[in-house]
Amino acid sequence: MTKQTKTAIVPTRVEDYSKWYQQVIKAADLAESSPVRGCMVIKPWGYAIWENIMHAMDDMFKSTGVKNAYFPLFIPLSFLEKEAEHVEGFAKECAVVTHHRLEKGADGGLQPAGRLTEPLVVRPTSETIIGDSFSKWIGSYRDLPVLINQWANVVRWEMRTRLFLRTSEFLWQEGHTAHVSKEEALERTQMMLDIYAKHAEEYLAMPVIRGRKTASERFPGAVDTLCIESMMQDRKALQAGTSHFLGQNFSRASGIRFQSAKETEEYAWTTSWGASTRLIGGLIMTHGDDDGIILPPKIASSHVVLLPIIRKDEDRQKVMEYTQSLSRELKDIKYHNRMISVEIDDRDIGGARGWDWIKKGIPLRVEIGPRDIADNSVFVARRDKDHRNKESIKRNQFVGEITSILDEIQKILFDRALSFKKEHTIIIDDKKKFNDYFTPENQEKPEIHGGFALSFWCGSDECESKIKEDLKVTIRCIPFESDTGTGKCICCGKSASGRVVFAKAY
RNA sequence: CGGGGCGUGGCGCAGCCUGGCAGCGCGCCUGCUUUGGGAGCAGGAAGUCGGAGGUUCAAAUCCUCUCGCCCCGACCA
Repeated sequence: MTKQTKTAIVPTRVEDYSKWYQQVIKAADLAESSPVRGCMVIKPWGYAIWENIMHAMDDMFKSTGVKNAYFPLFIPLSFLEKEAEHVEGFAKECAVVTHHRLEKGADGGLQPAGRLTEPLVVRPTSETIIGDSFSKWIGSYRDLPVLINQWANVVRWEMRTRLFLRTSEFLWQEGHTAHVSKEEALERTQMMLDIYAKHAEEYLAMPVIRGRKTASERFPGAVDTLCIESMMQDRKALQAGTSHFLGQNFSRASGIRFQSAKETEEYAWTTSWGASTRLIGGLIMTHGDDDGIILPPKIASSHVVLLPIIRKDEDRQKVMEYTQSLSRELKDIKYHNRMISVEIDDRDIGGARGWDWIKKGIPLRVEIGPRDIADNSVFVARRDKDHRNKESIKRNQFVGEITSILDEIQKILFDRALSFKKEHTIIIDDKKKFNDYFTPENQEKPEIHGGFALSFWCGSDECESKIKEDLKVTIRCIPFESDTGTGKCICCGKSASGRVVFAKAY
């Protein structure tokens, strides 16, 4: 033990939050940047999280009647032009395919050839191409509702990218539904938001605030955008899912018409809703500590790592056999909608081995040495507790209790995140206090500060954008569970009803 | 895209100002000794310094261009 740093991750969250974020992703082996600008490689330990997120969400969607399908990556340029606001919103960040062939150029390199008559846009979102299908699928009110989801990649050519939080290409699901009535579409919009909230809280252990976006933050082309917002440990807000009520905007644009029971021709009412790999970024920043990430058991890449401790060569066989049989026994246990996932790490690298798994955030580490075997027990460490805090448990007791131990970790992570959010969510009615709350003491190198402010807002674009300009603070949402009292707008002082959530955001 | 910073083995960095054999810590590989908390000793592999061009006897170092990353803005899931 020549050199021992205090923490496994350098710098710590307090020292430099955004560096910490990059380091922790590297240390946990989740992802890395790629040769392609703004695009990332998601490594197995990170991708497994996404698989678990997908699995859980997919089940939830399907339980409400949604079916999966798949639509093209490429969208004809003319499709995207159909909805005015939509074009406006996405045009600047679209990747465009203009050629379909490569030829040897004069300099020996390859160059594009075969110009397309109509350029193809790499989907930034699929309302228009899916709308085209819907227009063909739907003829009568008896065809409705259509409830479709696709798991896909999309591309948005972002200026500034960060692993998981904002990459040029990202993975997500996008749901698209069409309904006979406005009420039904509104109900679906709310239903899917509630699913996101439930998924975030029950699986990601990430407490969220449900609410509605202001007009300026709305999805381009939507009538109403609902969202869930969660608080990261630097107290900034992360939008973790959105659900849009599109009214008849897109059905008009795409010609999604049906004949009603009253024999009239009507435009369908549509919705769309999405959640992305950004959730993994949220997960990292909600639970991670200065020793690495902490994975909530329900979506953890793996639940438990077995660490055989072999002191003498003659112990090896006995220890490995005990480890293998314990692994088999654990893998046979069902934990929520999957089986317990077990890793065995028998590398002979001393204590560094345990630290590797701490950094990777695995919920349980189990050391198995001759002493444990003699005692028919295991030595268990939990990622939600201090790394020195380990406990000897009888083997059969551990096997019997592992699911409840995991559930307990899941709950502790949620409770911890919830009290953090509560601690940094405050009611502010005084303008100076509001300014101070969102102004760091050290302007050069801002410390972690602020949080969520619940304040009154008069509803004007002017006040919203002034606050954004002055403090880089935006209205994250108009929460559903808002106090309905009246007060004075935090910006202009005019009377306002209902508090909104102000915060700095990712 | 505007302002600033940075690209040197897998990771973190020094060297650059003042050109002269490419270094350090961690990691990795081999052997021995160790082993309940990021092991010790010995040996070893791995980088032509983001890329291209230029200046020079000589370039990681100076100049030009370019690509990428990070931070701050504008934009956004």
